[in-house]
Amino acid sequence: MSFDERKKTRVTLLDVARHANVSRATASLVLRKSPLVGSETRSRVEQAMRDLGYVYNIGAARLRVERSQIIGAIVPNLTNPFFAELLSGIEEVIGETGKVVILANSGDRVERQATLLQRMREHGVDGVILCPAARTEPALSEEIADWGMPVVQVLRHISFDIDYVGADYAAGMRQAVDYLASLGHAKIAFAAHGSVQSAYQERVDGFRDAMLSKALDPGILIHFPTQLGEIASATHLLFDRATRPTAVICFNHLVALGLSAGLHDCGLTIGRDLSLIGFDDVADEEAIRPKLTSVSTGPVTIGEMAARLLLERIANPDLPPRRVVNDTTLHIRQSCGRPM
Amino acid sequence: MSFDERKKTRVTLLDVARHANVSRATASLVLRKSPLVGSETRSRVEQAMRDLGYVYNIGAARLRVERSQIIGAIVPNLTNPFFAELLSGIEEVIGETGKVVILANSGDRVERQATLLQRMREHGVDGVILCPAARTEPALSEEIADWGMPVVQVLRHISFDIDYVGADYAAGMRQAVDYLASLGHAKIAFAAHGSVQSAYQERVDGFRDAMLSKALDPGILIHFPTQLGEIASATHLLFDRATRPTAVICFNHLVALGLSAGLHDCGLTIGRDLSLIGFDDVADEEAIRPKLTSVSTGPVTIGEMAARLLLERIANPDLPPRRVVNDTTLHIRQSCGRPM
DNA sequence: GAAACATTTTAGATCGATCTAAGTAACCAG
DNA sequence: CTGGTTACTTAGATCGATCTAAAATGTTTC
Repeated sequence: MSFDERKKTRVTLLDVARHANVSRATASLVLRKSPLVGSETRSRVEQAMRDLGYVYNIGAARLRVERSQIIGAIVPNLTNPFFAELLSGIEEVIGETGKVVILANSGDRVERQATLLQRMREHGVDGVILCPAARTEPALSEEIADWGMPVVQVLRHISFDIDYVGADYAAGMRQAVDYLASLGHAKIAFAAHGSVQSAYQERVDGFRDAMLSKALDPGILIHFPTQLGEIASATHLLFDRATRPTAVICFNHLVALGLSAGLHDCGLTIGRDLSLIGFDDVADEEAIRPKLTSVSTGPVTIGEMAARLLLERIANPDLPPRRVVNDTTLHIRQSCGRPM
Repeated sequence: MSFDERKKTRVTLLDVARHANVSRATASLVLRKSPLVGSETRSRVEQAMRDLGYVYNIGAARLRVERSQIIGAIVPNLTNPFFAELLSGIEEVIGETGKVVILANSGDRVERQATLLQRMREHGVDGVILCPAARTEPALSEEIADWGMPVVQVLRHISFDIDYVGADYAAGMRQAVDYLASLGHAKIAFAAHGSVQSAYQERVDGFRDAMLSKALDPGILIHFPTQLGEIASATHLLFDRATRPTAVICFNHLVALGLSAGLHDCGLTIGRDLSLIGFDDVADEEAIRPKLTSVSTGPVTIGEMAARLLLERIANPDLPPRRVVNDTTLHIRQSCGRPM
């Protein structure tokens, strides 16, 4: 394995074959661990690979065989720890199978999402895990079907024709509302945030249904700004209404963090002056004091499940579309008390 | 563009060429926007591409041309928001150039990192942004040189022969120590955490040097557990020593979050009973109360700079190795006061 | 010793683009 | 009308693997 040998041009399977005195075809069989080749030949070829510092060229192989070993993942926002945990679950499962994940950030914008999907098609990905940008047209699902590209939707969905993995947001809302109601709360606000998409809608609807089923007023819905810093300073929005809520359910962990800080700034004690329930329960919420009672949706698990579903879909493209809805759990900590 | 036409086999450049009555070569020229082809021909070919729903096959092109348009990124931990922000910066810059990022998580383990590097070589990445796992052998840099693979180290470094982008941890420590000293603190602890690697060492050394240059005792170094939840409950470690610190500088934002919660649990008021300075300053720190005074290292910026450096390195492999060290800034908020 | 069979090995076509070197057509100057 | 130029266009080799169909080799059976 002289310097020149490796530097001049890439070591190819043909080089290996020559070095081991076999044909390119045989070397290829060794590479793919075929039982056809004799054990003596096999070890000779393997030795040659080591001697020459051979590196398998997946790209070349893919040209022949329809499998790129690449999976795409498109999320609307990378800096949101919730999506980071999701990705971590995806990468974990995909990585175990020897495949590789292409990461892309749509910025929650439909045009950028279209560009990214196109780019992934050009790279010949085996499939894509997509958290659709807000305001994605349902027609996208037909395009995807036309392309014949295996896709799994996560967290948000635009179509029932495509596999979907998410959490049972409605059940989560019910858990939160029931718990607050059991403490005696009647004036419960929902602190929303972000763009309108299916997950948003499901949470809002879930909140309304849960409130109605307890015969409570579901009308206190307040929309907070996007940036974490701005949420805290917009806390007063909670108190600008005729009916002042005694408890607040947050849309996600960002709102929970923001309000937790904002309420502190207002001089209010969470759990006494106002009860607060978070949603999503990412790791950082551990650090909030008082500890936040929160509905956990398990982003890492959802990522893992989405990855597994995609692998199954790739293996068997003719399966009917499936929906996997992860259970939510209410973690009761310290941020809720009886109304004053 | 009948259903069959697209479904049966992939539409290839040859199909496009035939449909537009030109040769494959001409179609290829159109694809690459060569000025050689006549405008009438060009638009005919472009129309044909649209008619047939042609998708460029980067994989096939790569076989001929030495450019995969794929960049690798290897980080030790995806769920840490610090790395998520780093990735976001990387993806942003790489994405703008039309390239794509392969994401991988080494789990801070050397063997896994080796597997991932190998996998990326097989995928023919144009280059890799690597945050080396703890205890990576410096010899890895020679292997990388042998491979001829463009690599940029981020945040941590194992060799001076490879480009590096990081933050000026030592200066950050100096800013923190100087500030605390100016408030009158003398007994300042350093709350460390995580695996030992270059960034760890630089922070610890930076702390020591800064303390010594103020003629203060640099010996109060306390190591905290890895998990966020465990950090809070290990807060007492701060007070187990003969000399009780009046201020604490945290290794990173995780320690800052953990201690912030832990001190609250101990019934101590941050900024009055004990001063706390964070490090890294990721977005979530906005939500801590009292607001955390913190040294910002700018992970998004570092990611962007690393991506740009890698692109330059790819364009010009013979450049001498470079080191880019981002300035840190001390954001003074509310978590520090005069010692009691 | 030939036929039948199992076990290995291989030549050559193939995937879908790019690149080289050569070809064609149109135009202009002399 | 010839030779030179410019402006396009193209045939065919090539990148590095896989796959098919066939060949070579070894083994057993009658």
